[in-house]
Amino acid sequence: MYICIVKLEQAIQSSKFKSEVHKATLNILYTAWWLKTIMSNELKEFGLTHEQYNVLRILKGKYPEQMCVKDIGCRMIEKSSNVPRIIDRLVIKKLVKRADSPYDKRETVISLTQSGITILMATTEKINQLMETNVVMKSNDAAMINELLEKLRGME
Amino acid sequence: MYICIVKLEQAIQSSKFKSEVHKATLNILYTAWWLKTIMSNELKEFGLTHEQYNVLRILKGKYPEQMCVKDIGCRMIEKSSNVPRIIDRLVIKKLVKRADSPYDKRETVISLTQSGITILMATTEKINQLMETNVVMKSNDAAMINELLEKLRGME
DNA sequence: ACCAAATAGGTGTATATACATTTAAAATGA
DNA sequence: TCATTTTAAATGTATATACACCTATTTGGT
Repeated sequence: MYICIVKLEQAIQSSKFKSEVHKATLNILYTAWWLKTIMSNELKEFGLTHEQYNVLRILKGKYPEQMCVKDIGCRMIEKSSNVPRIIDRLVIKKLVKRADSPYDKRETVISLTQSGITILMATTEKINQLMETNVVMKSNDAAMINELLEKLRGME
Repeated sequence: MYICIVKLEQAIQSSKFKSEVHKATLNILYTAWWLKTIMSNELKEFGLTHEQYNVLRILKGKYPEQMCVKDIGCRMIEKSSNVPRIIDRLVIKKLVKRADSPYDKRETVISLTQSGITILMATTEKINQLMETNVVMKSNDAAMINELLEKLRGME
C-alpha cells in the first residue's frame, strides 16, 4: 500500500478538477483515508480495528464510569457505526464488559476491563508517536484546518 | 441521521482534545464521513453507492476509451476498495461492460454503457447542486485547505 | 391506569474494506 | 529456451457500513 504519496494529483492520478472546491472535497476524503490507513496499520499489531480503538477511547474518556451503547454511538466519529457489533468483538477479546443497566432495563452498560485499559494505553502511545512523525502539522496550521472545516460544514 | 451538526465538539460530544493537531485529525475524519453521508444520501436515489459512483466517474474521465481494473483502482480515492466486486455490481445494473483485453490476456477492460453515461450525468448534476448548497467553501478557502492537507501528508 | 409513541439495543442483509491466497498470463534472465 | 518472478484479476474471510426491522422498555398524554 503506497501511503507516501503526497500530492492529490499523484494519489488519484488525475489533474483536472472542476474547481479548487471540488479538489478540496477529494483532498479531504483522500486525507481521511490516508490517516485511517496509517493508523490501522499500527492498530493491527494490537489486533484492533480503527473503530474498535475508537470505542475503547470513548470508554476511556468516562472511565471508570460505565457507558450505555447509545452514548458511545453519539461520540463515534462515524455515526453509522454499528456499536453493538463492535462491542461484541471487544467482549470476545475481553477488553470490555457488558452488563444490564440497573436504571433502565432497555440499556446495556459497557465498561473497560483491566486488559482493555492496558492495551489502550500501549496503543495510544504508539499512535501518538506515529502522528508525531508522520503528520506534519504546526499548531496554527491545525487551528486553520479546524476553522475551515467547521466553516464548510456550517450552513447558516 | 443528524448531518446538520457543525461544531466538532457537538458532533462527537467531546471538548477535550490533546491539541489543535489532534482535533484537526478528528475533524478531517469527521468531515470526510459527513461529506460521504450527504453524498450517499443523494446517490441512494439512483441506486448507487459512493464507491460505485467513484468508479463510474473514473471511467467517464477516459470515455470512450476502456480502462483495465488496475488503472481504475489506482484512481480510487480509497485505494483498498475492491474494484472487481464493485464492478460486478455495476455489470449487474448494466452500467458498465466487462471484456477481455486483446493485448494482455490477464487484463479485463471495462467500459461505460450508454445507460451508465446517462445515470452518471444525472447523478453528477444532483451531486454538484448538493455541494453548491451544502458545502460552504470559497475558492481561496479551498485552496488553503488543499495546501494544508498536502502539507500534513508530506514527509520530507 | 392505560394506550400510543418514543427509545435502547439487537438482528438481518447487501455492500464495502482489509488482508491473504489463488490462478493465469506476461516478463525476466540465466 | 525454460524456469523463476512479477503482475492482473478474482476469490475467500472477518470486520465495518448503511439500511430496515424487531423486541422490550419506558415515557407521556388522556
